[in-house]
Amino acid sequence: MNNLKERAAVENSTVNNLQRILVVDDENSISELIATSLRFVGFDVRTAATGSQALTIAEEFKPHALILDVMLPDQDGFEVCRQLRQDGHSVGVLFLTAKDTVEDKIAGLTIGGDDYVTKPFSLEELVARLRALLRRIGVTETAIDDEKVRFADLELDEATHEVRRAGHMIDLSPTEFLLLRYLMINADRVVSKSQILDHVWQYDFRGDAGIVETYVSYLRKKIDIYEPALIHTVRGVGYRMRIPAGK
Amino acid sequence: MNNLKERAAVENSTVNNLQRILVVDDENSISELIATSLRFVGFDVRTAATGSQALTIAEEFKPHALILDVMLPDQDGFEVCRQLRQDGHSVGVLFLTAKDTVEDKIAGLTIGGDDYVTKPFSLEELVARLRALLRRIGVTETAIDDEKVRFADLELDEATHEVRRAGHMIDLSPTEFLLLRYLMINADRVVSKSQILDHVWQYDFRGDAGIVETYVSYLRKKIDIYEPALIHTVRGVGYRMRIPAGK
DNA sequence: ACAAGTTCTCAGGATTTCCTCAGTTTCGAG
DNA sequence: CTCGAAACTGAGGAAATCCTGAGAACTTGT
Repeated sequence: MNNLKERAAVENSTVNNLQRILVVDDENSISELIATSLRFVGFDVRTAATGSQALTIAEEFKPHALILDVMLPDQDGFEVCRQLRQDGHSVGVLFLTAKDTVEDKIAGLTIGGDDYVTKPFSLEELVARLRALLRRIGVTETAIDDEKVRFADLELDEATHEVRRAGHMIDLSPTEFLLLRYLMINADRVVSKSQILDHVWQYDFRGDAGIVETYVSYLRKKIDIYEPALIHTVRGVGYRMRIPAGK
Repeated sequence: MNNLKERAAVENSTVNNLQRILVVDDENSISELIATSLRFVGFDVRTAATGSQALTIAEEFKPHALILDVMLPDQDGFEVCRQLRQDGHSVGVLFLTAKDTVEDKIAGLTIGGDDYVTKPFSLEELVARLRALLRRIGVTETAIDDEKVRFADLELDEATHEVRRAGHMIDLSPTEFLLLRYLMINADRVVSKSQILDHVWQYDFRGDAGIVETYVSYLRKKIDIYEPALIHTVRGVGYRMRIPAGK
């Protein structure tokens, strides 16, 4: 369950059994942001800045999924998608769209197991959606790839958006859900407030890291009313989810 | 019941036990839309853009059914259908027609187990009709292929379009019926408003996703007047049908 | 062409969520 | 033990999200 383990062995080789993701966006900062983040959680990532470049790279890279901005300099994302599929590639597509994209543009995007995420997004959400997509189109990472994240007596279900602790259902707001998920995925590791901010909040969030404290507080009141407490603060460093275990 | 499982194992091979569907339409976007959607729910799909092309492909693909636009560049859909059947193929046909096609043309189509759907259609409806057609012509997908969808004390009959909750007959409008069906098929999973829009509404719907809220409201007033409520909203995510079950 | 049923838009109101802020508490270095 | 920095938490206003009723626009059958 530890992301680090997944990525430890790999770097830039193309020949391995990681899932391959092609990120296509003309804004370099965006595609780099995504690429870095995806590599860190264990994907094999390539990037492209234009539609034609994407097609070329896809040719030999044979990605399992694309993250594709609908707004590209040469052709639009839908066209890229169509051409790709025509070549027989069975590939999932996660579209990126501006929030104010006209409704008819995004119509029909969720049809073939595809999905879309509006900019600005949070990395946690992007990754979660990507994983869900890969699951749907049948690219299963591991055998035990069900839709749940577990830690201790905590269980978080991505498909139903249910969270329970020791069997008790817990009702979380969307942000609380993302935060808990991030903490659980990084269980046993200390994550700093800025890391949390970068992953859970939208990338254009211009607020204080203090909001993380507020949300950790919210979470504690919902999940750590049960014993033992799982969310621990590491003063001066960040937070860490762990079982306080004997000693 | 989960579509995902059905298609997980398969990709582009022709040799498998999926039901084969040939989609014939000269508008590329339409045939792609249908193909993608059908593949996702577990069919083996090919597409053709003209009548003669359709005949050629059918020759070797031997589809169980065709989805056939009556308006084709070379010959009309009926002609294609006739020629196909002359060659001894026993194949079901689901015609696609513009809404204003003369009634006489499509009259009598349904005698052979065939059916027709008018453009623009909703994907849910198309798939439902296709399944019904395959059932009628005796191409049964799985053993558990009965014409009813059930969840909790809800029962939805595809053949008669009847819905009942705890035995009480419930009268639904066509759209309400499709929406309920979509929710039931995806029972226990959260479906977003965009997903619902893409699957339940006609593909050319250019409205706001807010209409989903309205229809959910309609449905609730018809089916959730009984206890317990089955349609739950997951704020910020979508809707979910579930039995509120203990705790 | 009328009536009934259906679809869709819209807007007010109820609720939930997000975020900021500030007073309080906790921690740990010295 | 004392003090300052870091963290916690409650309050509250702004914003987002959702619900629902009312009515306009459209369809259908008679």
